[in-house]
Amino acid sequence: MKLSTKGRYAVTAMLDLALHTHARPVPLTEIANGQGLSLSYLEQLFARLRRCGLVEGVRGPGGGYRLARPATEISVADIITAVDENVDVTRCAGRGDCQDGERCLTHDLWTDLSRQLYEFLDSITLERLVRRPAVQEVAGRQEPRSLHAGVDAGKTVA
Amino acid sequence: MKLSTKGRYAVTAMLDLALHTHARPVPLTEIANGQGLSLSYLEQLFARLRRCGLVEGVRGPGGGYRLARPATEISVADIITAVDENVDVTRCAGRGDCQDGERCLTHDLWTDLSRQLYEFLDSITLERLVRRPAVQEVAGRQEPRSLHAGVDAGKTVA
DNA sequence: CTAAATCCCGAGTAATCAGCTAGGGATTTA
DNA sequence: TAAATCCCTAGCTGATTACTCGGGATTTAG
Repeated sequence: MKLSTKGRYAVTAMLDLALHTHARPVPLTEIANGQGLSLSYLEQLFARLRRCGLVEGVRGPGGGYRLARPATEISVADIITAVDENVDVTRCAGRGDCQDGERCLTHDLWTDLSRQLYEFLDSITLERLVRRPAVQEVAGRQEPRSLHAGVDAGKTVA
Repeated sequence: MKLSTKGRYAVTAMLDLALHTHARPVPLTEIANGQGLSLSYLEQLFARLRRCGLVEGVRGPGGGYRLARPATEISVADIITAVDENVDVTRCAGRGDCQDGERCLTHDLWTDLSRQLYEFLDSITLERLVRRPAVQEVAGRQEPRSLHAGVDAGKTVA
């Protein structure tokens, strides 16, 4: 388990997709503009997300990306492990021979700690993120500027 | 909040100290051997731990490092933030002007997510780690080989 | 008092990685 | 058939990680 900006970009992008599930697929150029990222870099992130079965691409004009599963079945942990290929956290690559052929202090401790961390992030689904007030507010503000104006927005903030 | 091998080394080293609180200070050479790290690299980690008030150094022969506070008052989050100076997770450095002068989707979402993560790691104290069965077991096995043989060891495992 | 053990400090270095650029397809719609 | 999109591979740059080197400063032991 690893946390970096890469994972954050991916989570934000996936959230973007989740906010537009009822509309047409979202093209990467749109997300790239929104996040201030290069198209090609985003493509690389989405290539991994696609290989992990989190999104599906639709080619040709009017195409873009869609969530491959309902937002209730995609967790933040899913997304992060998809893009930040998890470096094995133990020095001995899980063999347990880190210290003179025995397990070192790090071994059990850290694998366990990162398991707990994973479970925590796995308990947060995209759907839960979408329902957060802060997200609703920003999404509402963005909607008028975006190409999907009027689809679904406006009444969420109150 | 950032998670890397650096933080893991620091946590393990601090755990090492916590296991020897009743004995004399622990010299870095010992920890370096145990973890297979270079002395100088460990020194750099401990310089930060010291600046953050987590450990105190004792100079001269017979010297080494000690916890500066009881193990009940040092959390994993304390240690990690001490060595992995927290890169600001938001693109806009907390100013909130990431997207056209407004807050982007990432902003509130990620600061909040990393706050929760911090709280989780902050809830785990060194003392709690010391009491873990896996740690007790490894510590018991290491004790006879260490320089502190007989000081305090042997009775901890049961 | 001196030598050794330790902490302390700063500079530099090789490898890796994050984030990005470049350049090319393949596929689909208009 | 042309444009919009996804798809793929190969590199490039600057930062970071993990580490080395070379020097102190301070304290205890003999």
